[in-house]
Amino acid sequence: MQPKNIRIKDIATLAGVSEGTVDRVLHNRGKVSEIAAKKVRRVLDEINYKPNLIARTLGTNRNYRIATLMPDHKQDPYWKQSFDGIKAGETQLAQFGIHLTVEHSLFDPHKKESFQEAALKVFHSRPDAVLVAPLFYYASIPFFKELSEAQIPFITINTRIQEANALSFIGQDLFKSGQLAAELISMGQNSNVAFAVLHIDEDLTNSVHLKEKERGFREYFEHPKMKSHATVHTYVLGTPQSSTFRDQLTVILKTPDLGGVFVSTSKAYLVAAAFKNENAAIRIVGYDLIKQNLDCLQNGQIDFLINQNPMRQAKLGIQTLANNLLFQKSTPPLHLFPLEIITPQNVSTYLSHAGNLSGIIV
Amino acid sequence: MQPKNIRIKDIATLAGVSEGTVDRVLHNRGKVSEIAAKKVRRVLDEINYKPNLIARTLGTNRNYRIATLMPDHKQDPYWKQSFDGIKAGETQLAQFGIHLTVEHSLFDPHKKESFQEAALKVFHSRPDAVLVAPLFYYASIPFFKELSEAQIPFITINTRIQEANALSFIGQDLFKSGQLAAELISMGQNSNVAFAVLHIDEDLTNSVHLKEKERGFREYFEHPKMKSHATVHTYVLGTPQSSTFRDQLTVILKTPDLGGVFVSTSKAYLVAAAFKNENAAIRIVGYDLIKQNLDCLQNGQIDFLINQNPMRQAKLGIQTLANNLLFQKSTPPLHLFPLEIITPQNVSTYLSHAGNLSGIIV
DNA sequence: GTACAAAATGTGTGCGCACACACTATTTCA
DNA sequence: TGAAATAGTGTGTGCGCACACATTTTGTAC
Repeated sequence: MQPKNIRIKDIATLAGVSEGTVDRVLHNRGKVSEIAAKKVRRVLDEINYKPNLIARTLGTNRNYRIATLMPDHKQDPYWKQSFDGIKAGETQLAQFGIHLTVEHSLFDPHKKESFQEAALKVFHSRPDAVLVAPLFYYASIPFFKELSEAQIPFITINTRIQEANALSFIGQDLFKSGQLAAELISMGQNSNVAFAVLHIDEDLTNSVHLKEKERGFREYFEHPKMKSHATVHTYVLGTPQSSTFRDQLTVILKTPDLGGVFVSTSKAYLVAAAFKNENAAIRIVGYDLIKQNLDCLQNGQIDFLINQNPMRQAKLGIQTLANNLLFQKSTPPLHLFPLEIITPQNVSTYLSHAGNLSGIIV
Repeated sequence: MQPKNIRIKDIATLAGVSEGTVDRVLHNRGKVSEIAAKKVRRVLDEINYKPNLIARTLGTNRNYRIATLMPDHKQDPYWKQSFDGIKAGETQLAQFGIHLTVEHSLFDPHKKESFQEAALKVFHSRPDAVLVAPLFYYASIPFFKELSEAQIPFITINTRIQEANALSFIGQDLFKSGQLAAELISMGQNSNVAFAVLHIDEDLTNSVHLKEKERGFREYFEHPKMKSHATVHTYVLGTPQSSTFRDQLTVILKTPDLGGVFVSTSKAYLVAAAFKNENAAIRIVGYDLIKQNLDCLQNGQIDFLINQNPMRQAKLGIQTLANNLLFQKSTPPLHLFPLEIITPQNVSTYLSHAGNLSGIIV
C-alpha cells in the first residue's frame, strides 16, 4: 500500500498542533501565534498537501449562486446550444452534490438596452459569480466595473472584452478563424480566383467579431509565401427578408471567377439556398452547427462549417466558476477553443459525440 | 430556498422506515421484508432520488486498482499521448480524493507475444478494472474471456473487438475516417485524378485498421452521386529504412495525374519528406499529431491530418472506469470520437487547447 | 406456552473537511 | 490585585453516504 494521502489530521500530528490550528493556517483565518504558524508551515513545505476536494464540498455547506447572462435563443438559435451547455454543467455538478443555484438571465441579442437592463438585474441580485456573453462592448464595460468593485468573479464567453477584469475568457481566436476559412475556401482552387466575404447580420452587434474574421481571411491571401493573390470582395447584407437581399446575392453570384463565398455569421444557409440551382462549383464556408446549416451541409450545398462548440464552451464556463468558488482553483485567463472543421463527411461524428459527454466526471 | 436535494434520510422518513432499510433497498443488499421494500420503492418512484456522488466516495473507503495495458510509447510515439491521458485522468481523480491505483503495463506494439505476456500478468494481478488497447485480435480474445469470467470490467480503446464483452469501446469510426480522408484529398481536384493509398507499417498489427480506412476511402469515390470517378491505387510499403521503400515512393510519385496521397498510418511525414522537392501539387493526408507530422504540417508539406485525440480518449477511459467503479454509472457501449481535421491554420488552436483541460471537474 | 434461530430493522461510526464554539493563556485596564 | 478583554488553542459537530453491528421482530420446533 502506497503512502496514503495526507490529511489535515496528519499535518496536525506532524506539526504538534491541533487540527484547528492547521485549518487556520491553511485558510489564513488569523488567530494563530507566529510560533505555531511556523511549525505548520514547516510541515506544509516538506509535504505536498493536496486537500481532498470532495471532502471539502461536503464540509462547506454553502449554496453558491451563479448568474448567467446570455442572449435569448428564441431570437437567435445559435444560443440554444450555449443554454444547453449551462444546463448540462448545472445538472452534472448537482450529481456531485454541488448545490449551485444557476439563475439564467436572457437578453435580446439585437437590443443593447435589453442587455443593460438584464445586467442591472443580475448585479442587483448579488450572485456569487457571473457567466456572461457581453455582445455589446460599451454597454458591458460599466457592468464589469461594478462586478469587479463588488468582488464578484465573472467569466466572459464568446466575446472577449480586453478591458474587463474577467477571471477567464472562453471563446475562439476570430482572426485565426478567418485565416482558416481562407485556407479551406482556397484549397485546390486556381490562383486567379475571386472570393466574397458576406456579413449577414440584421444589425451590427457582431461588427467587431465579423471584422476580425474578415481581417484574418484577407491576411491569409496577403501572406508573402502565398502565390495565389486571390481577389477578395466584401459585402454587408441586410435583413434576409428584404428584396434587396436577393438582388444583392444575384449580383455577387455574377462576380467573375467567383470561387467561393465566406459567410462570417451563422447564416450561410441563406446563401446556400440562393445558390442552390445556380452554380455548384462555388464553395461555401460558414459557421455554426445550427439546424439549417446542417441540412445544407448534408446535401452538399455547404462545404465547410467552422464549429465554435458553444455547448462545451458554456459548460466549461460553469465548471470553471464552480472550480473557482468551491475549490479556489485558479484558471488560465484565456481559454481558446480549437477551430473545428466540419464537413459533410465528419459532421455525424461531431453530433453523436456531443451527447456522450453528459455524465462523466471530467 | 428551493427544494433541497433529497437524502437517504428523507426517503426513510417518507417511507416510515429507517435509513438502513432504504440503504438495503437501494443496493439490493437483501434482508428486507417485502412490505418495507414496497414502502421504500413507492417513495423512490415518486421522487427522483439522485445519490450525492461526492458523499458516496467519502463513505466507501475502498481503494480501486485499475490496470492499463497499452503499447509502449518508446516503440511508437503515437502512444505517448495516450499514456499522458491516463496520467492526466489519474491525477485529476486524485485531486478529488478518489484513490485509484493505476498500474501501467506496456507491451511492444510489434510483438504479439509481448501483448500476451503482459495480458497474463495483468490478469493475475486481479485488478478491479482494465483499460486496454487490444492491437492483436486473436491474442486478445482469450484475455477478454478471462476478464469477463472473472467479472472484471474493461474498456477497450483504439481497436474495437466486437466479440469482447467490453464495458465500452472508445475510439473512432475508421470507415468514416477513410471517407473523410477521401473528401479532403479530392476537394477541388479534377475528376480524372488519381490517388494513392499508402499503408506504411513495419508489420501487420494494424492491418484491420488500415483495411477499414481504405474501404471508406474507396467507397467515397464509388458513391453514385459522385461525378468524379477518381482512380485509387493501393500500396503496402515495408520498413522505411529499406532502399525499396525509397524506390517504391519514386514509382508512386510517377503515377499519371497523381493528385494526392493518403497515408493510413501516422507515418505521413516519411512521404512528405520524400516528396518535398518533387511536386508541391500532390496533396498529402495523414493521421495523428506526432512531432514529425506537425513539422510537416506547419511547413506545408502535409495538407491535412486527421486527429484521433488519443490523450482525451485515454483520459476518458480512466474517467469512465472510475465512474463505473465508484458511482455505478452506466456507460454507452460505444464512444466514438469526432474525426478532427487538422490543417496548418488550425493546428495551433488544437495544441493549446489540450493543455487547458487539466484541472477542471469535468 | 418456551427456546432459539433466522429474518428484519434500527443505530452508530467514520470518511476529510469547514466551521462554530468552548476552553486556556496572556494582556490590558481599573 | 482582580476583573475583563483579548489572543491563541483545542474540541466537537455536521455534511451524505456506506457499512458494521446492535437490537427487535418474526418464524419454527418442541
